[in-house]
Amino acid sequence: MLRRLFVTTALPYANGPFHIGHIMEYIQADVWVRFQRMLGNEVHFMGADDAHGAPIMLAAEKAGTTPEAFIAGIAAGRKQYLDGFHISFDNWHSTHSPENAELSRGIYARLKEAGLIYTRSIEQLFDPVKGMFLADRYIKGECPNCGAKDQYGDACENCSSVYEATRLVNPYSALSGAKTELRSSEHFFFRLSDPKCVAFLREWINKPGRLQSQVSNKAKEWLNGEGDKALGDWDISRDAPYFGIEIPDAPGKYFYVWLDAPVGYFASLKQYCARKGLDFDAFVRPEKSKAQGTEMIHFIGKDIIYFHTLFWPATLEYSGYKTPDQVNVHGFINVSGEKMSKSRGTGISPLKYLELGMKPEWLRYYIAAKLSANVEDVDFNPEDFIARVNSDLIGKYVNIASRAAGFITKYFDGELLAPDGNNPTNTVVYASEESLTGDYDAREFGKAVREIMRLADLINQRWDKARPWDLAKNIADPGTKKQLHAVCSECLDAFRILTYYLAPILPETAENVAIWLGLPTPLRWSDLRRGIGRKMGPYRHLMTRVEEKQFDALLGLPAAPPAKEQKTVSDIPKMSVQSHSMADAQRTVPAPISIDDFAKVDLRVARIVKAEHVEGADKLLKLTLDIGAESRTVFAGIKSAYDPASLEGRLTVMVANLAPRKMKFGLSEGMVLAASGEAPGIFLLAPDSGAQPGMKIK
RNA sequence: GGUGAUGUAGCUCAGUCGGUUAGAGCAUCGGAUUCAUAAUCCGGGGGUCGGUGGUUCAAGUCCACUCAUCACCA
Repeated sequence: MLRRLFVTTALPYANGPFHIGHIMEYIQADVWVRFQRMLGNEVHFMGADDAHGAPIMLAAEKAGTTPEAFIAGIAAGRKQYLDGFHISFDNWHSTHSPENAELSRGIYARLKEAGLIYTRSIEQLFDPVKGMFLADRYIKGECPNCGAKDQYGDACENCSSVYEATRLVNPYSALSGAKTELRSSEHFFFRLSDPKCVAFLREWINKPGRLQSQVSNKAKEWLNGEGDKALGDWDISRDAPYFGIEIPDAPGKYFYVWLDAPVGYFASLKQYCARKGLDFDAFVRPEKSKAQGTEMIHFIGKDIIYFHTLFWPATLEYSGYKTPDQVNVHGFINVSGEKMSKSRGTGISPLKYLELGMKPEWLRYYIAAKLSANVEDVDFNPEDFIARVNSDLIGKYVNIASRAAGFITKYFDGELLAPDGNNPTNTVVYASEESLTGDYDAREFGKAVREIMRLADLINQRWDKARPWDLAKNIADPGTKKQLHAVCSECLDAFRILTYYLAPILPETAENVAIWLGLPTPLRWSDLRRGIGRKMGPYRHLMTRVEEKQFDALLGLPAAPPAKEQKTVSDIPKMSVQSHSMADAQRTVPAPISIDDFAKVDLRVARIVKAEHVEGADKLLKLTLDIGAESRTVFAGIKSAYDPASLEGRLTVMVANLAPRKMKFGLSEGMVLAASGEAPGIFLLAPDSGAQPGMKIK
C-alpha cells in the first residue's frame, strides 16, 4: 500500500541566512523523504520562509530597506544552500504570500465562528519614540528580584528569575533607549483553555505514532498545568506597526507571526498544488484526506514543540482542517560540545563549507550517522567528522568498488558476471534489507548507517579471504580466471546493494554509481534484487577524502604551525593574540573564489543620466543609468551621502546582471558599487577617465 | 526555581523484558597483506557504566537522593 505524504520542515525565519542547524533539519527530512520516494511513495516536500513579525520589520529598517525587499533578498539566497546540500524540496514559498494571507484569514474566520476568539485589553510597554509596543526582548531594565541592571523583559541573567516585562524597574526601550510607557491596547485571543480544546489536545497528543514519547510527555505537562502553570489562552494579535497579515475587520491589528507561520506549510502546498494540478484539499481536509489516505508530517526542532503540539493542531481542528499525523522532533546541533551561537558567530557556516569545496555528502553522511529518532542534541566534532567520513565512506564503502573495478577492467574488459542469487556475500547483504527499511522509516539513521558499515566490513573481509590478487597471478589458468571473475562480480554486486542502502543519504554518489554500473534510475527499492548490469563503465573515483586543513579553513583557524616551532611558555600569549586577530580577519574576508566565480558578476561602466529623490524613502535615490546598449533604473541607498544633482553625468560601476528586485518604489534593475566602512560615509566608485558607458569590468 | 531530557573506553555512540566475562566504530599498540587515490585483514591494551544509597539471588538497566550538561517555562 503506497503512501501519500505531505512533508514539511520548520519554516526558517527570514531574518538571516541558513545556519548549520537548519541544514541538519533539512538533511534529516531529506533523507527520510528520499527513502520514501525510493519505496515508490508519493511525496510532496514543502518549505517556505517565515517572513513576518517585528524582528524582520526592524532588521529591514536597520538595513535601510523595506521588509518586502529584505525578505526577498533572504529568499534569493536560499537556493544555493538547498541545491548545495541536495535538499530535494518540491516547493519553496513564503508566509508573505497571497495564499498564506487567504488561508490565515480563513482559519481565523472559522475559529471566530466557533466562538474561540475573544478580545481583551492588555497593558504593555510602549516605546514613544518608535511609536510601537515592545516585545520582551526589546525591553531592558532593572531586575525586580535582584536589581541587576540592563536585564531583558522576560528573565534576569543574573539571578535567573522569570517575570513579566511590566515588573521591570526603570524600563527602557532597547531599540531607541527611550523610557517606556505603560499603555493598554485591545488584543485578540484564541481560547486554547476552552475545555473542548484541552480535551481534544489530550487525546491528540496520545495517538500512538504521532509524537515521540518525550514530546507527548512535555505536551502533557503543559496541558495538565495548574495554578500559574495552567494553560492560558493565546494572544494572536499585534498592533501596528507590524509586518504581517492584517486581521479582517480590525484595522491596525495584525496576526501574531506564530499564527500565520505554520499556515505557511499549507500556503506552500497550495501554490504547489495549483502549479501541479493536484487537489490541495486531499491533503488538508479531514474527510478527503481520510478517503485518499494522505498524511501530514512535520519535521521540527525541539524549541518549537509548544507551537506544533498545542496551537497548531488546535487551530486546525477548529477551523475545519485535518491535523498533523506526525510531528518529528530533533535536538540541536552543537559544535565541539559548545552551543551554537548565531550572535557570537560561532558554529559552522554552511555556505563557507560549500565554498571551500567540501562535499555536501560528507555532511549528509555524518549527520545521518549521528541522528536517531530521539530528541537528542547532536555534537558536530571536526575530528570525528574526518574520521567517520574518511574511514567509513572512503576506506570501507568506496574502497570496495575501487578494489574490484581494476580487475574487471584489466582482465574482463568491463564485463560483469550475473551474480548467483545465492552466493554467500549477497545473501548476507540482502538479509539486512528489512531492518534497514525499518530503521529509515523510523528515522533511526544512525542505526542504519552502523548496519551498512557492518556490511561493508564484511564485504572487505570476504574479499581479503578470497585473495583476488593471488588469483590474478594465475590468470592463464581458465578455472582461476573464472574464479577471479566471479569474486569481483560478486563484490561489485554487493557494492551495488550497499549503494541502494546508502542512496537516501548519498544521492549524488548513488546516481554516479547507477550510471557507472548501468542500474535503472532513479534507484527504486523494488529494483534492489534485479542484480547488476552486464557491463560497467571505466571506474572513476567516487569520493574524495576530507582534509584537516579544510576544517581549519572552515573554522577560521590559523594554519597549524610547523612541527619544529614548539610552543614555549613565553610564546603562548603572543600566539593566542595572533590567533584571535587572524580569526577576526577570517570572519570579514570571505573564502577565495575562482576566476569563473568572479566572471559570473557582470560589472559595467554606467553613466548616471538622471538622479532623483524618491518620495517616502529615507535612504534611497532613484538613478537612471546608461550602460551603452540600454538604460537601467536602479535604487541606491546613497541619499545620505550624495545630492542628486551632483551625480548626474558622472560615471560609476554597476552590477548589470543582478536579478531585478521589486521594491516598494519600483523595480531596481541592478546595483551601483560604493565603498563604506565602520565610520560614516558612502563613496561611489568611479572609473578612470576615458572609460565609456557599457564597458565591461574584468 | 519548576519541568523534561542527557551522562557508558581517549573520541563518537550501541546496550531489548534486570540475567554469563559491558559492546561497536574511530584513535592507539603489535602482526599480516599489497587488489584498492595509505585503502584492507587478524590480534592486543583500554571501563568503578557521573556519584551515593536502596530493591533484588542478580542492577549500566528498577527506585530515591545527588552532581554536571542541555532545553522549555507560552
